Amino acid sequence: MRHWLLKSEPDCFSIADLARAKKKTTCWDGVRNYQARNFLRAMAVGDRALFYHSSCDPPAVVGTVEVVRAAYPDPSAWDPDDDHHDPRASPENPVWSMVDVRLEAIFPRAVPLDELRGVRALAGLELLRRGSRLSVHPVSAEEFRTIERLARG
DNA sequence: GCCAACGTTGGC
DNA sequence: GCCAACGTTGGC
Repeated sequence: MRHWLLKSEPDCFSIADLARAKKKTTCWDGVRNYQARNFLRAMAVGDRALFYHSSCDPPAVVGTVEVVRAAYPDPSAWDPDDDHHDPRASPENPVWSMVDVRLEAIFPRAVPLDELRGVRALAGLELLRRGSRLSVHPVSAEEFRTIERLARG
C-alpha cells in the first residue's frame, strides 16, 4: 500500500465538496501534467492520500482519502467545453487518466504549509521542495503518519 | 498582483 | 538536440 498527496484548489474543489459528494467519492480528473498522471497510474485501490488545499489562505493538508478505483481514461480531456480540454485526446486516445477517491477523514485541525516546513521528519517531503508544483506525488508512510499526528493537535 | 520556478512549445 | 519564449502553478 502506497501513500500519496493530492492538491486541489478549494475554490475549485474542496474537501467539504468531497464530503457532500455522492458516496463521498469523486473522480480526480483534470490532471494535465505527465509526471502527475504517471503517479495517478501507479495508484492502487486501497492506497491512501493526503488532501491538500492549494492557492488559498492558508494552504494546508486538510484530510485523507482512499483510492477506490485505479486509473482509467479522463473524459474531461476530450470535452471541448472543459477548462482542461486537450485537443489531442479522444476516447480512442485518452492521453490523460484519473482515479476515484473516497473521503476517509477531514482532519480535526488542518495542518498549514507553514507548520509542515518546521517539522524535521518532513524535510524530504516533495510538497516542501523549492519550486515544487506537482499536484500528485508520493509521500512516505512515515511522512503520512507524521502529518496525521500533527492533525490531531 | 507579483514573481520564481518549472513545463511545454516550436524555430533552428 | 538546443534554447528562447511563453504559459502555468502556487506561495507570498
